[in-house]
Amino acid sequence: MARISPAPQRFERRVPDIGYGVLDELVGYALRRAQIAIYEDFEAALGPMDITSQRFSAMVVIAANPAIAQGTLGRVLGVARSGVVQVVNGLQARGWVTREAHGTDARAWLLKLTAEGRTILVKARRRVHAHDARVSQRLSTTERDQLIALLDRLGSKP
Amino acid sequence: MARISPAPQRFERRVPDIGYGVLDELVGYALRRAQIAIYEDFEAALGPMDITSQRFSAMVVIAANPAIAQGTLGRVLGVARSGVVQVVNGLQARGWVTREAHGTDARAWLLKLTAEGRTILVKARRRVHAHDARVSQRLSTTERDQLIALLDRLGSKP
DNA sequence: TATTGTTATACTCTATAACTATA
DNA sequence: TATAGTTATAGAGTATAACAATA
Repeated sequence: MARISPAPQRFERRVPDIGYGVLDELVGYALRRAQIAIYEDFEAALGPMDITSQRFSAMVVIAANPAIAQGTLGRVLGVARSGVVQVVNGLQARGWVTREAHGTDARAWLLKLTAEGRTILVKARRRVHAHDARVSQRLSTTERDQLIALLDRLGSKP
Repeated sequence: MARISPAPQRFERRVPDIGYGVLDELVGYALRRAQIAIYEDFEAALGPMDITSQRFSAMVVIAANPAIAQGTLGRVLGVARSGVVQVVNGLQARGWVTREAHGTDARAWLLKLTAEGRTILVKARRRVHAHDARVSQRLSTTERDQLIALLDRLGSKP
């Protein structure tokens, strides 16, 4: 498997001799710190493939739900309809996704991966797995699963 | 304490009958989902005070490190110098932060909270604590601390 | 009337690079 | 030469609103 160089780390988790006040006690800020670190590594690993995290998740969702409509994809990704157009345009311009006519609803497009899109996704998925293992390398498998489970329970809606 | 209404939730964590493929197994995506939910709630709670998460963290850091220089603040927040200027301009325009002359280095500014800034920060901190408790309400105290500890260990640098 | 996708537009966030004034 | 801050500018990303076609 290709060796992907780790992120160049522009962001210092803790600047020496600086007090972080209440930030150190907040889940939200711990999340932000982690997210910056993860995003940097993702970008370093997938950027050379011209894949952003949003493009990746869009392709994964399309692959897992062939012939998904744009509106649904937007709901899944949490992006407005107009934003989905941009994302899909980008994927289509790269030849990774096609818009096909919906059989019964002439307003809607159905999204599918092209053969090239599937090939790229396989490669990207490998890199993303390596990336995910890298950013959670200081966690045991149990801790990693625990972390995901805890994150899934965050949110203000009980 | 004022009752802050919870976030309006535009983002659905799971859309019914939709497969999420590999996304469900990734720390990075769990983080993203959680982050969207948390950000929405933060915005709903602090937005009325004209405080963004970045303004909040900047003020906390300035409060915890009076007479901090802009460059240092940028390193702490993980923002480029030019970005710090924008943030500080916004805080200064609201009368919450002042730029004072550095005694020995005429190039640098020292940042301090104004009296009004300190008052606002006290109020904001209360709301942020309520917000943080709200988004982690489905976690026990132990789980919450555990989550923060796990998040702090994420990152590609061993 | 409501919905799907599109366009136009704008706003936020952030970065790079060039600039100034110091050091 | 290097550094602190500023400005200009541009590029993502995202949202709202108006619109066309269709339901």
